[in-house]
Amino acid sequence: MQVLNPDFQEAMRSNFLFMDINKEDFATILQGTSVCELRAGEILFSQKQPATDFFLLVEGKIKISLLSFEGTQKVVDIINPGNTFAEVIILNGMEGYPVNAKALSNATVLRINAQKYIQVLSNSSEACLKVISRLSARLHWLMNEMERLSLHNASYRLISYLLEDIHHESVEETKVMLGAPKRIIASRISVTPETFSRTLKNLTKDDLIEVFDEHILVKNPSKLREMLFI
Amino acid sequence: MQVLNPDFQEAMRSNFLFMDINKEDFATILQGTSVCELRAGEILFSQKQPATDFFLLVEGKIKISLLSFEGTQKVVDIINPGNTFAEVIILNGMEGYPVNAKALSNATVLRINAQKYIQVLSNSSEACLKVISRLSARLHWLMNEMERLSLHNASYRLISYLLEDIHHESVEETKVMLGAPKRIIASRISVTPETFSRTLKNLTKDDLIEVFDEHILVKNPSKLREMLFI
DNA sequence: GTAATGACTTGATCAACATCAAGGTCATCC
DNA sequence: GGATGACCTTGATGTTGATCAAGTCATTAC
Repeated sequence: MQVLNPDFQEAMRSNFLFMDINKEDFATILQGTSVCELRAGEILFSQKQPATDFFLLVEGKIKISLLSFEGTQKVVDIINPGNTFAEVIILNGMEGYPVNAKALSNATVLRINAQKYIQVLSNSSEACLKVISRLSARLHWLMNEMERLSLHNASYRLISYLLEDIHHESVEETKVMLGAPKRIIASRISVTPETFSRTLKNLTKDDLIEVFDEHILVKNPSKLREMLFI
Repeated sequence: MQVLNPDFQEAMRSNFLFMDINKEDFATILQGTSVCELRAGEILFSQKQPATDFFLLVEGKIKISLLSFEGTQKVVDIINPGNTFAEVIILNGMEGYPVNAKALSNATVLRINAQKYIQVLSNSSEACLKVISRLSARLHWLMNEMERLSLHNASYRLISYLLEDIHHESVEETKVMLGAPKRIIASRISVTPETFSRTLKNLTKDDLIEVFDEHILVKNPSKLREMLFI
């Protein structure tokens, strides 16, 4: 039996659907897993074809599309590396793929046998619960992130970032360590380094924070909190 | 045995964790479910308290926070109506809550007995798989939505919206019905009606689309697609 | 008929940010 | 010691899109 490249195993392990599967069970799943190298434009599966596998994209881009009457093709999803696709179809026990999957670029995908995976989950409610837990946690995180990014302006997003990292109930001064170059944090909250710098300066001018090399001193947490009307 | 108000049952059913549970199983879960009315500021549970239930917020806002050494309180999450919380703790089988939950406003929450819920899932791998499937689908959707909203400017978001709704592979003209007032669609893609109107006009000027009352005629799908570098 | 309403458009103005360009500081390397 | 390169800051300028205000239709109300 051929063994899956450790890098690929790693890739699977870092996906929520496989993260918490125990060793033996994971080995079982690996038995049903193989690597597909796709050329740009190549079709991975198409509508109505029996749904026997789902997939984890390692590299490249995959387009999921739907063919309606008269050949109209609607793009349902574009898959990026690290994500699984068609797992929803599998988990719902559908007979055939209701969509088409086509490589938009050269791509590497792992083809995971549905039956093996389902077998593992079916036999281990523990694994199931863990997976549900992971997905649920990820959902919470994503919704938070979305909320933050939808905060209208740069100051708000910065403040929200600072408060997330400290958030006393108290009114005391607090250090926020920024364990990463400022430009990284800037991109995390979706502003340019320049704007980030200027925003920090503004908050400093208003005597709300003080900026150091390795950390930011939040001088007035409660006032900042007010600015977010939380 | 007291029966849970149908409205509340409805609320549960529209959450992914309960959506696909069959009738009997759902009844079992309901046996372990009760309503809590919280006053603003009231504490629902606190750190280290045994974790016997998780919750679905029906109305109000709940703050989830973490108490570290020396009384520093860090806000981990703000829960909004429709969402569950503490389910991750439960599903991971943790003994006690690692966080505090406090009502930020008057709030209505459903308290769901962990043991009952887990029992149901444990006995039905089918239900488990359905739940995983739902969560997974929701994740895909959210990630898509995030991507769209992170598209830098209004034209991009509008184009992305249009393409999502048609997306021929072909180059032919296509109608996109907009089954909702324009201002609704505008808010969907996070622009004001004014900007929406102007953006449509621009695309019309470039001969890419044509605007009608009930639909938009996309005259050059492939050119639009290029503009998104997909 | 006239008035009132609601959805959309259009124009003018303004604030927020990105971008471009030019320094400044600091650590590392030769 | 001087050169190099990362990272950050600062200033000038341009674009984008929100906001305010006014105007167009079409529909419904009186």
